[in-house]
Amino acid sequence: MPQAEPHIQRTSIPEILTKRHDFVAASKRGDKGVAYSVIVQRRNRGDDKPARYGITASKKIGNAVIRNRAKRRLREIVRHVLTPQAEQGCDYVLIARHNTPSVEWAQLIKDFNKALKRSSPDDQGAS
RNA sequence: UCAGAUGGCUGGAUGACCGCUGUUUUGCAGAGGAAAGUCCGGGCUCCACGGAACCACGAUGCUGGGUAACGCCCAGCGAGGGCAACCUCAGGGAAAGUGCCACAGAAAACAAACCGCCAUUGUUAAAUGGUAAGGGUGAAACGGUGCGGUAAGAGCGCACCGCGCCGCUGGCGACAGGGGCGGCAGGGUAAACCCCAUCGGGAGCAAGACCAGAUAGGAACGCGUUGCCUUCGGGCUAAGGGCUGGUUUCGUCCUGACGUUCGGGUAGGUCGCUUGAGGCGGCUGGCAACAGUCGCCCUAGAUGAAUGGUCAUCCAGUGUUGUUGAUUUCAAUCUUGAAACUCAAUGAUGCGGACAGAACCCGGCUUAUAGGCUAUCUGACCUU
Repeated sequence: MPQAEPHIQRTSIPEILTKRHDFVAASKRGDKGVAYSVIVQRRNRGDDKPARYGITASKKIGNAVIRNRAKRRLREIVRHVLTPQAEQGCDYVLIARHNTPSVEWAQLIKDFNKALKRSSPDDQGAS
């Protein structure tokens, strides 16, 4: 059985999906926002192409069942919450934490907004 | 009714909104019994194609059957355990060889003798001889119990049991039953080496194939490159190398092989990819595993990896609490009141469904698993 990539998971429709080096770039050169149940990394690519997103659920948070549920919930977050406010030319990487699968849905949305705000240095001055 | 044994099934339901993957696109389909561990056995693919012998290595290990095959399954046998249903067992060979057997004990395996017992000698102490029943040690001490026998003893003799050898009967067989002979061959350990029998090429779907793109399909240097013929394409021959554990041999294939340095790529797409030792049902054969046959069905194919997210209602289960009825106790009385905890019905409300997510496909094994349903059997008690 081939060893599964421990860190990086899938990306999907509203914007485009990404490859491994995009994830690495987002973590090394992007801005990071941490909240109770989710972490957001945001990297401005500097072009005007559509925004993209990726999801990471490492083995740290649990087995395959736990990680899949975390990924599915974060994917829904992208559809409903990120899409309306995503900026062009940006890559967003959502990292699941140990309580991502279990926290209340409303709390998860709140945490994501908080993390997204903290990862956006432009917005900090405005608000 | 209680306690227990062995199997089988199941693994929450419905709806709303918003989504994902595939496809034959107003539609239809879409995780498990273990999808898991990757421990065995196969299919499939590649390693250019093979035969034989020997060796090495690994696996298995009572018998018969089932199967494509197995280390799996079924039916038996033997040995242990349980009152029983039933459970457990790497269950071939220790008179082929080697090794090991701690501590204790006189002695742990070509045998011997610490205490003891008996005889003789000796005042005693003890010495010499006989003996292996008794004591003690240990997981285990040259078979056990009893009777006879003897100086004391001993398979020294006898009976039964055990053991070995040879017939007989039953069974395909493991084996079982019974008979005769032999006074007894002689410890354990083979999940120690080993011996015997049987089986076994290697790597794996990131196998492998195709397409596109590309500075790719290599380049440079060193070493090596038999002889003959030639129409200059090559042919014959020699030598070298390959044929997947090793060696040898037969056969066969190739013409280069090796070393150093430099360069490129490091996983885009399509196929492989789901119709298969396939499911379900009936009938037939078989104790069964399973096989045969007929009918019906098509049932996930993702690839940063789909099969979902959120909410509501309900159903198991469970906690708290209210009402009603039954039961018991107490008070007073002929019908009421109070309390208790158990049972049943019903209402409110909270918690709440385990283990776990396909990655080429099958057959098994192992491990994880809340709760529920169900069949057969065993023991005890009660009633009739």
